[in-house]
Amino acid sequence: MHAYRSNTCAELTAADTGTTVRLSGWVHRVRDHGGVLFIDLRDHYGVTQLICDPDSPVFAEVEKVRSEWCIRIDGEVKARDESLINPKLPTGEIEVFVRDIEVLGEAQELPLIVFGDQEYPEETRLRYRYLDLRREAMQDNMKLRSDVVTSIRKRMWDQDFREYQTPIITASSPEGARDFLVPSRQHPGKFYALPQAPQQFKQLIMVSGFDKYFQIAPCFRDEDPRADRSPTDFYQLDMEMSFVSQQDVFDTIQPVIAGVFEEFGGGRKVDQTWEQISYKDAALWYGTDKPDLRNPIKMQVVSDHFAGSGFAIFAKLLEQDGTEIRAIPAPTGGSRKFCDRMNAFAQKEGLPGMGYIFWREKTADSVAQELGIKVKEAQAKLKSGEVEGGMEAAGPLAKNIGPERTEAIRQQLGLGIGDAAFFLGGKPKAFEAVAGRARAAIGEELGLVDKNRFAFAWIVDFPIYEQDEETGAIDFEHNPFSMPQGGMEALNGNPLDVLGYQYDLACNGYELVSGAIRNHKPEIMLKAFELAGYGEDEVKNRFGALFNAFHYGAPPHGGCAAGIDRIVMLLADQHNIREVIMFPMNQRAEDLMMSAPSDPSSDQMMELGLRVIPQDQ
RNA sequence: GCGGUUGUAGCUCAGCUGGUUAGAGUACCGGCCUGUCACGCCGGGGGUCGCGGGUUCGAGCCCCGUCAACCGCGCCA
Repeated sequence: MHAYRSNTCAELTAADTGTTVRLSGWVHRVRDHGGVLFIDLRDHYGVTQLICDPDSPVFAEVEKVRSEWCIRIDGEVKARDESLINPKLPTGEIEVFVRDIEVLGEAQELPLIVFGDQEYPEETRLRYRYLDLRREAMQDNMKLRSDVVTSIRKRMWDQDFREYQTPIITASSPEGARDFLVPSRQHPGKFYALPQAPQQFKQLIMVSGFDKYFQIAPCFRDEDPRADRSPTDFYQLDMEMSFVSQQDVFDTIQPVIAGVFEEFGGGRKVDQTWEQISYKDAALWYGTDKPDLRNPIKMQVVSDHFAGSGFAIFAKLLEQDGTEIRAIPAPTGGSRKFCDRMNAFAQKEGLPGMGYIFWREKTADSVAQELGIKVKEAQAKLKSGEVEGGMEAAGPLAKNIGPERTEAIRQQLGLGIGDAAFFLGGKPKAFEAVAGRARAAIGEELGLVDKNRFAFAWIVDFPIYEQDEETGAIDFEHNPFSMPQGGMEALNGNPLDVLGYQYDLACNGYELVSGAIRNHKPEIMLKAFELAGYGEDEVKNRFGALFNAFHYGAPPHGGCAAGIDRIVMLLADQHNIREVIMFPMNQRAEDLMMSAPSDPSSDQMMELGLRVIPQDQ
């Protein structure tokens, strides 16, 4: 017999009754009844109930085992009595009577319990990740991740893409995020960098004539983490193709992403047509370039209704250049309680507040106030029909701007009784992001978000450049590799008007994919950099490899990269990316289990020719 | 770097308006228990209430500072 097992803990059924088996696994749970004792034995595949009583020669030993000990047992498969079958277990028809036991690994008192779904602080979970990973939810997440990656590989392969590996130790690429640097021993004082993405390599692969490249590629960026952003490293489905337009890239990657979501989405609806929304519209409608389109709320410009109105704050604001008033419609949000809560939300987000109007059935209170009569009289007049009921607008804003403007706003937003609208004003750049968060909060609180759906949209037409508010300097808004729409001609106009063949895929409020048609023409590249204030030397210095390569017959090419961790996170219905990463760093980019980062030895430092500057004081 | 939340037993948490010996569940240790599958019952050990300072007759609770974790901002093609 095999040294450790004849079966897994998920295999045995009534058909195996009477056979002698050998199982290995972890003690999931012990139920000791004195004379008889039950152990749930768990492995990666499932759970099997063991039973032992004094008739067993090893009863005394079996009594000693505790949760999470790793053991091997030999025993006899016994059918359970009809009344004792556990329908929750695939192996619930049987149990194994233990006749021999070998303790493979004892366990100390546990810092977290594998059994059940008790929540633990992330610090504990990360420090004892090997225990945390034993838990069913984590086993499921990791299996899902592996299955997703395999499915992606197959889908790319089926479209004639091939996977090529690119270097991990490479040169610093000065665009984008901070690099992780790697000191060179052979060249003291010089450094390699870990790639933020295989960006330049994949473009060089296109110049090298490979036509269709993909890679499940690790990416390294030294940036502060978020719930949906892993510090230090993460994985992308990186792909690039030659002789394509933007639409070709969409048509290629959409079936891959949609297919994966259909395959692993657990029946949740997957959008079949993916709308293309310009960056500009996304900012206006949703306040973000990664909108959650499960939320039906679309913001609108309502400046006209406030210009010269009795609401002085907005009216005055609109006299300044570049200001706007925008409305967030909130269908079914028509109560003062809700509106006040959202106003408080805006204040928490750092705004002075969020004005609102809501529409309701006319109340006796407001009739009484309007006519200067008692509430009881007003009630009577409403009841008798002497005063007409119907809709009224409430909230401080409505009073300030008067009924006509209020009504015009209502009509523009298509709202009615029981609905509300919130208003934000200023320079769009200054309040757009908060407006977007308010939109999300409103949609969430009002239950407008369809949780059973994956909502996709391409965000297109990103501007190539942005202007620094303070210095007025023009710099790349996204990355410097994208082809400007309109080519060289466009670059001769106002740089801030230049859009790129540059796109993101938004899904349920996350940026899942980002890509572009690349700028493969050296002269356009030079011009593009010139506008951002970089000379020819700078281009050659920073992107020498690409710039040179483009002088030897570069094909037009483009592609994108999809966040593997985020895809798995969405499929696993998690809101924290660390739930789908085996050994993630914590919020401060520390590995609590491995104790990274750590002090180097003085020998290591000497060899590298490095000295640490003390950080104290 | 900044803001918010949290920090009490190995773990998850409770702890009122500042009041006498800081509790529960679980885990651990011991005892009992022959049909459980979150087994049950009895008993026990286990605490620098994150840390430091202050106010007070008295602080887990109030004040100041500090540390840590998480969430967000900045940052991030």
